[in-house]
Amino acid sequence: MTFVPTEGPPTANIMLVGEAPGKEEDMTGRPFVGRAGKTLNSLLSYAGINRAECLIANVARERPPANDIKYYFHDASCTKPKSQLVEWVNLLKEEIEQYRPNIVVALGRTALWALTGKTGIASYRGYVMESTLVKGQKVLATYHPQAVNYEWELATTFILDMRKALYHSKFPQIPEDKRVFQTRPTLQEFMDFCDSAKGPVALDLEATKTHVSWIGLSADPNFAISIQLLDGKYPKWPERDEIAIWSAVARLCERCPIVMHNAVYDAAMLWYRYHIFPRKMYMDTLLAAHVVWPELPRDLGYLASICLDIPVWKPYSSRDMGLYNAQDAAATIALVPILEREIRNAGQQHIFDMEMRQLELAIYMQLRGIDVDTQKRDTLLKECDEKLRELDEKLVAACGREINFNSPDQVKRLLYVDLGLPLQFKRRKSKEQERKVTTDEQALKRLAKVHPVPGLILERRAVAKKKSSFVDITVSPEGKVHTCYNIAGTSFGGRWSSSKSIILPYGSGNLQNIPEDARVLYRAPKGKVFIGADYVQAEAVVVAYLCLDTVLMKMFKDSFGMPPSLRKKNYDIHRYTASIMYEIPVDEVTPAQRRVGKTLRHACNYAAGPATVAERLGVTLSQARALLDRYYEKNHLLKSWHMRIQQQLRQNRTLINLFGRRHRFLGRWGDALFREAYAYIPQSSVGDLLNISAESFYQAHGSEFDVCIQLHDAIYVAAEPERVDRCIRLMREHMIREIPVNNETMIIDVDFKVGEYWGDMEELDIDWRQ
DNA sequence: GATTTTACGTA
DNA sequence: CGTACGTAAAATCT
Repeated sequence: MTFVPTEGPPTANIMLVGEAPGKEEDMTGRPFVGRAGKTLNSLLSYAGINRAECLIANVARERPPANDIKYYFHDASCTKPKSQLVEWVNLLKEEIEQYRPNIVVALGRTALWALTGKTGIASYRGYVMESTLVKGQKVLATYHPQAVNYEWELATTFILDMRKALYHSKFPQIPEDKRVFQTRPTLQEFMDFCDSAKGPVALDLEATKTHVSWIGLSADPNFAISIQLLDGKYPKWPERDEIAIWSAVARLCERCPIVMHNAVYDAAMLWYRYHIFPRKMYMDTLLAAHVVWPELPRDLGYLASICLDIPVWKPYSSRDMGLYNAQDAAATIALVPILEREIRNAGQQHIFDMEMRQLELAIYMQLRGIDVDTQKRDTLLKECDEKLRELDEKLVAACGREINFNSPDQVKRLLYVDLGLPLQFKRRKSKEQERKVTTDEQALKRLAKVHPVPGLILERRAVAKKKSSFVDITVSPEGKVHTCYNIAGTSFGGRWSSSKSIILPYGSGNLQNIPEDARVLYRAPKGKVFIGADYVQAEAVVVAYLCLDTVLMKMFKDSFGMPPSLRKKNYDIHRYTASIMYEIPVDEVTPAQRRVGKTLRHACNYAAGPATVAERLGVTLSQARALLDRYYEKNHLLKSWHMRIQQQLRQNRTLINLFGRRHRFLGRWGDALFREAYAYIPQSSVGDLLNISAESFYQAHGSEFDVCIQLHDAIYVAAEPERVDRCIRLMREHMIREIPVNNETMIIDVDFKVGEYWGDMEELDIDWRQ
């Protein structure tokens, strides 16, 4: 093995430290000349750093067998070095002391460990630290270039970290932290802060499962106050004092604009437990970050690392909760001017304002909850158990022994060893990936054709999934389930996501993936009915307008406002698609041909491949290829829309949806990136449309009607039976919107259904034309 | 006990 | 080689 020495000018201000030499480094005797080196060079140039002006080193100086750094450690977690590595770390120490660069950049976890003794590159990257190896030496860690090669999304973070390193290379000092954190205030001091704070105030809560344990406040990045309310389960203050504390918080929330990081949690908690709601929500830094950097992580620690120049504080969470809480508040208020500038520069003020307006609705919907029919749940649970027992009996008879069918390992052994069925492999994302044996649905479906057991396993899985995820749910003492709607939950933006509520952890958590047959458990409040309103063919309409497919656009326009029965009879786009494909009149299209049309339209809008189409239609690969070719031949507008999207990506990797929401696509250049991009505008625009409509309906009529459920392109509202007609009319007023696209005006129609139970609703056949 | 993998539900 | 999500249970790591 070749010894690879440190190279570069002795007067360099920046020293880059990697992990160990690889194959090319070993051959040439120079650091970072292989694939990782190429990536490093291009990333450095994006950051405005000239590699030739940097010292470049590695922690280990010889290539380890199989390029595995573990070779130089006693333990798998790479914290106990063998003597060889200890020697090299000492060599690195001597070199740093000799050259004294203004900053040492640790590339990856091994360099981070060698220079600072820390483990966990994701927690420490982007923060300026003092080296423990060389006292007084400034260090900044980031990902290893090879990690960026594997996960291309890390490139942006790497470049931002390098720009910070470039700034810090101008001087050797570690910035002095002059911030003051008051974590043991007296009652009077805390109240004085609440009553005298000026301007926007950041508020951050720490909580046990149910109660607030610390309140952190900051109006100035250099000062934060944090007061403890709970020590374990014991109150820190007499009841009278705690009331005084919350009254002070209430006065503050009345008087001052409030800033939070994730108000969907903090503001919901404040309202639910203490009936405090900030009168003026100035900024949710999570939403602000979502609007300007939807493609990047958004946790406070990450945002601070790329926007601010403060020391890392997240590790305090396990040591000093008060200090942690205070620093959260200080970091939050420090982010405000930076995010304001970013929003302005990106021209995203209207998108930010829109997301801020949605906070109240999202919080309301979380706390409101959905009623559950617990008797139905119990009946369904029994049915599931019954079915599972039957299936298990059959399976034991067929397999000769008991098996845990939830365990992929055991099912693999059963199918491919005991039964000797042909191995099925997972579809790979790229040819370089290793082929992996799978027992997923597709594999079992294929195997079901040659053996009865895979089919039984599939049946069993479906029932087990239904039971564990959707039927076996706990309800609140009020008999309800709750979900947390996350406005910043999707990296695309526009759509909300839905997850388990921390405040009211009842039900299945995500309420946006309840299957049809489990929806029968959910009911409108007693004496009310659900009204479901869903956008008709929403994404397909958007795609038609983006393609400027005038025939389809005319079909959507002509059928607008029609009763669904008439639309289905005369303006069925899937039957139309089939008639074009098979070159036959629309009324001669058979149901089978219609299905082909429907599947192909959906698949082609988002550039699915022949394998998927073959799978979906149950045809051979070559038949699927022929169908796809025919579809694209008849729909050349779709292809040219796809090409236009690629063109836009080439320009600046940025797409803008129908409401002006921006998204940058940072992934590796290729088909996968294109497919993400094709999906972006339709998906995010429909999400924005629904949320804009739901919010405006809530603002106008939220006191009369309850907005209960959000399903990406549909909302469910509860109303008294005698007010259904009025509610439907008002919902339609808010949901029908004219949206400009390509010099045309797009309108997406809305269908309605009504019922006491979510799973049992009747479609209304209303004619909205004059 | 925390994190990752496998599998699968929705729009 | 549709996209976007979140969760349960098993597997794996520490």
